[in-house]
Amino acid sequence: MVAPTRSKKSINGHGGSSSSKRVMNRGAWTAEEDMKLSGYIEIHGAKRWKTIATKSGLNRCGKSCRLRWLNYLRPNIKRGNISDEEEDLILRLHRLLGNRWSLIAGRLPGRTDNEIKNYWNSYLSKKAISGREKSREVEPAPPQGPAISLHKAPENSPALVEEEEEEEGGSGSKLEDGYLDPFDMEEFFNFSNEATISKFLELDGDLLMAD
DNA sequence: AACATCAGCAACCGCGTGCAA
DNA sequence: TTTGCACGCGGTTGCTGATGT
Repeated sequence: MVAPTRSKKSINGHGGSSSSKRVMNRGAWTAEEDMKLSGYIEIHGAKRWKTIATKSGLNRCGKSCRLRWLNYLRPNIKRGNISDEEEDLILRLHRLLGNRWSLIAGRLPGRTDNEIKNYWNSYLSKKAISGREKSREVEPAPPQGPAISLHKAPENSPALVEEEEEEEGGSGSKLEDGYLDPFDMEEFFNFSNEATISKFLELDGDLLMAD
């Protein structure tokens, strides 16, 4: 919908490192900056972003360079046109993982955490909510929701919030309820283990069917 | 036509973690 | 053990274009 490079954006926004002596470029990236950055990374590699930021001649902070590279410039990036399969996968992974966007993105080759996060916030969250409401109409108290509590759970994760809301004063864990017994948590978070994830998604699919 | 509101998304910020000195 | 740097992540902001009034 919107062109990848935006024509204009406020440069003197809030916060930021205003204390630094040098005023950094902020806001939308220009095609020229993109070329500089990708050219530099092509030669020197994508490491030490602070150095990249200074040596490439870009008047940007390292963080900004990293974000631009990861989300737009790096090779094999897929943009837009999220397929039904991908959407379904995002929904299911979000059900399981909550707002762990980087983990979810890791399961979708070519997609970035930022894109998935935006897609979720602007579209899928509503879809997920309406879907849940629908299922509640049919079945008032379904035993659904994220079945796992994470080692490092994101605060305000919808998944976990939901878990708290639905767990009326209960101190028992979902694991004790038994839905995820077949899984080894350590193994699950080892995302190099294709079989485990597939197994997980398979089971989640079964749960959805049962809803 | 002019204005208001909404939706989509790029980019920024703060914080946590890992690691080397 | 402590400290400082680099990096990665998730939440949030704010601009742009679309749509509604």
